[in-house]
Amino acid sequence: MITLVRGFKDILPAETALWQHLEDVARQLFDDFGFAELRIPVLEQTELFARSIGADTDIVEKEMYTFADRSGASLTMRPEATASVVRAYIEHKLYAKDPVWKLYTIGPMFRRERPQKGRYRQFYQINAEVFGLEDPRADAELILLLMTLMGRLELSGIMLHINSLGCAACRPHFKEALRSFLTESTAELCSDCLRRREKNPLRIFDCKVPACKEAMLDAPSILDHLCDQCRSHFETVQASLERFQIPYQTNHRLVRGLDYYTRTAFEVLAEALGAQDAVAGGGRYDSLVKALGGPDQPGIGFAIGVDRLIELLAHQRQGLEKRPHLFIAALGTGAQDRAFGWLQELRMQNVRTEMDFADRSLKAQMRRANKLGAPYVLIVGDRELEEGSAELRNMSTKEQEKVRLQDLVEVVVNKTRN
RNA sequence: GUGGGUGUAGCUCAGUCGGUAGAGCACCGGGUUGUGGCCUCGGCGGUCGAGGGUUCAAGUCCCUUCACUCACCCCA
Repeated sequence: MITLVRGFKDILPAETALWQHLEDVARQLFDDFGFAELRIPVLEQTELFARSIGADTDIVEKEMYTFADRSGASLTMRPEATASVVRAYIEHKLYAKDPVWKLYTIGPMFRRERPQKGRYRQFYQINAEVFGLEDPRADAELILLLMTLMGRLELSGIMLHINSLGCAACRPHFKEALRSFLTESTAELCSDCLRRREKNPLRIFDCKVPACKEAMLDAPSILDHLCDQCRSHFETVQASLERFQIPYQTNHRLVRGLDYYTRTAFEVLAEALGAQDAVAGGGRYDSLVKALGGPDQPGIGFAIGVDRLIELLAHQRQGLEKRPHLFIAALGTGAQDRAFGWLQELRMQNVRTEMDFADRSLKAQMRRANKLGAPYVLIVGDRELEEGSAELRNMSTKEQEKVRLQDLVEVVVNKTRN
């Protein structure tokens, strides 16, 4: 048997109704907030990700699906979407038409990590990106959009964490402060964190090794080291969230694994998810567009982990599946033939109609109608055909009425519309 | 990449001391010659993850391997 590639999965019909529901709600919401859809490819030149995500992040170092195509060019299955969206913004000179763009995109991402609950090698994200707005209300608007989506999906048990990572002016000072705080801790830190201390000391906040956590207990907070502009920016973001009664926690330990983030960073965490508890994450990336060769335009965005969100919504699955409006139980070849005709005719009227092509016993066909959950069953055999009628059975009341064949489509359409 | 757990019917799982492979659900059919759910009876369905070893005999013991899964790492 040929099986799935490790870490990949099929999404079976029992689940796709929920996926469609989620996407419908998201698209409607983006529409309400003035976001337009952008569709981007799954393959990009490897260099795009190396330059945007950061060459020595885990993603770029060891998690990308990278291969040489026949021309020898190095291509990569996208591990995230922001880089591609930024590339498209720059490549098509969208900024020239209007510097401000609010875009969203939905699709699969690929990372070659060890699979576990909530982590797949092909996983799905809903991404939102805003370009050209430096105002902190843009940060708030985006978080508001995200939390509104969670609300519309009737999701509970989630918590919004926010932080500010500072900017090119103040973050270097904080990194230095953190390094000097940790100079005495060489014995306590794990090997990863010793490396991080040199390269990117902020990441030590993410470490779950108990000794490292302890060493970081009294670590300085970046929120105490922000420059005036960053502090005022962050305060406005918080004030906006409060204005719209969005519950949140500031979390000065929230860093984020991608190099391009500046200022506002945020995550939505869900307790029910276990170890992979981030449902969504994002932040501001004011220097990314320029770094990738575009104009000096600020950006901010987030990604929602759709697989994880679906996990949280799994209990909503029942009630979403589509059931036929009508099942036609036809007895004998004559009735089967007529039924086949009505099947198509009714479907043209948007009546979900099913029948059994096997011409089995009425009992078997009734069983199937019941299993499919059809509220009405049309019973027709030679007896009915002769008198030009059929029996229409209401499955919940068990009442049956005779319907003249020439009125059949009209009657059924009316019944099933209510 | 590193650990732990689990692999038996389509699904959920039993399987004792090593002695002929089981249940429930699902599916198909009978009980009702043309009426669903409940009940009842029957049927279909197995490379016991794979390979090797020990043994008269292996689902069961040993070795190897693969897959799934959870966790570390990292992230959505």
